[in-house]
Amino acid sequence: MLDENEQRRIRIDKLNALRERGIDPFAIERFDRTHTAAQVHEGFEQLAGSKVTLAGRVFSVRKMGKALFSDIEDETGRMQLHVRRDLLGDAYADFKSLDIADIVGVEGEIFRTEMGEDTVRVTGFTLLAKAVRHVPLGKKRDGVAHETLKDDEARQRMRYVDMLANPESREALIMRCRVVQAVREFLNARDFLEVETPVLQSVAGGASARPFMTFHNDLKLDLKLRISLELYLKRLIVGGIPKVYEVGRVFRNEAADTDHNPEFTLMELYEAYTDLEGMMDLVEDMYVDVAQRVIGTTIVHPVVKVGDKALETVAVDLAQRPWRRLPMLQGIQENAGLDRSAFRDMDSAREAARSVGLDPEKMPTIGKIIEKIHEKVTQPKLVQPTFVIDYPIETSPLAKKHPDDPTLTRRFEVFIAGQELGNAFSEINDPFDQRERFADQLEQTKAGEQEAHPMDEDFIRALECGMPPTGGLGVGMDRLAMVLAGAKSIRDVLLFPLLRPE
RNA sequence: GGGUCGUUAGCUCAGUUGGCAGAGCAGCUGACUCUUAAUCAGCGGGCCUCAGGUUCGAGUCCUGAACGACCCA
Repeated sequence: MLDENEQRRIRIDKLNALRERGIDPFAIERFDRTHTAAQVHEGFEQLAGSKVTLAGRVFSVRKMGKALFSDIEDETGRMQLHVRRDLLGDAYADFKSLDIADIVGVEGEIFRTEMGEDTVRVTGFTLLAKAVRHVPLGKKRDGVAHETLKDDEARQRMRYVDMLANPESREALIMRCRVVQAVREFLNARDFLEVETPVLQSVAGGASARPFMTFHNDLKLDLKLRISLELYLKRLIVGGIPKVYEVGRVFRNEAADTDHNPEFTLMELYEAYTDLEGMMDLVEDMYVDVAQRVIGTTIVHPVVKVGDKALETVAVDLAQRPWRRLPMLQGIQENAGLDRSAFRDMDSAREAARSVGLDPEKMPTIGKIIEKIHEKVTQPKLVQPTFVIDYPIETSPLAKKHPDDPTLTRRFEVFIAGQELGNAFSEINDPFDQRERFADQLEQTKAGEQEAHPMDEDFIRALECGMPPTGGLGVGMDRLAMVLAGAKSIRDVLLFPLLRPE
């Protein structure tokens, strides 16, 4: 949609006029900078009077007849330029005709203006790229901010403009990348091996979700995009890698909303010879360490939904350890007044669901109903970090049975600010138990559950070869970034969220 | 899947009871050699998301569609 408009026409005309004079900015391949804006500011005392070259995007031009001031911006900040006709001659007119967002390289001498601002007295410049399209970088005038690109849809479709125009948007996106980096640094320092496992899978397991389908032409093979990393990583535990992790994109064929994107970045790790409590310690260590690395403090300010619409920022100190541990049924009792007896059979469980305003129609098991009630009544209240433990067996087909209660499992999910921020098990390593669990999931599929786990014979074969007792953890990197960035939507921490084509 | 709201100039937004389409920023022309995301004077720029309907007349009212935001399932 290369929409035509007056401003674009004029900019293209300017470009063509330069080309007719033999000046083609797009033919230039390289410009060597001696300094960045920040280096000039930091080293001003030493640099004053000396020659430098800088490059950046034109942010503003203040013309005053035979001289002008301009601000350019590079990745480190702003630099003011003083451009004089008596120093540039004919080239002065070319500088005057630059547009906001053009990319220039300049050379000149460092000095400080009468108003005390570090400035480059320009002796030469090169147009390195013409912005033929208007880029709304915004402006402040008389203390009034004239808006940059604010339309949510446009910001996501033209993320490049959003990043230029909205520093807070750029910072949230960069912070997200740093979160992933910090998680890797944390795990590498603990001797976890980072691996890559298949995205295209015949059996897409490890989570409750519907996969995207695709097809391999040569093998004439139906394939699915992975919905988790779990089953291949545990094969590697069997294969003798005792500390293993992967940071990878997974794909779930479901709606996109404020905290879901159909493709998102999941980190999963598995550690042999440890258990659920080992994973709790690791989670606390990791989140504290990542927060410290990324934002320099363990106090985060996530956004919490309050009531129907209002959003509220809360303060959470991740370093207040140990985090609360809450059995799921205890949470339901505290928040809905429903005790264990409410879930003694399917009829009473359905009645319990209705009593909290849920429709149990598509909930084929008591465990599913319990989990849904938990999500509705307890989860929104879990603002401070909380490990919810003792998940129902029907919804946890990869977690070991609880030794004290065969209806429960050795599983937790972490919640902060009402958001799920991690899921961990003491992993099943009993191949016979695993086969029974998968078989139970097949029964659920027959009963109409669309997100039940598929049978995976090869995975069971791997367990039959012997897997040590193992703790496993999965964390949504996008969600973790949301908490650290205080983002109100997952899209604020996704470089390019999924959108319908224009 | 259901509901509510939104879509007007390059950007951000006004637009009265249905009666000639508006502002700021940006752009263009001119003035200005220390400005502070300048200042002063003037000027241009519109498929009012799209398709129907009501009406003498629709940006405005009605129906439908597209895209998006939020809420619910």
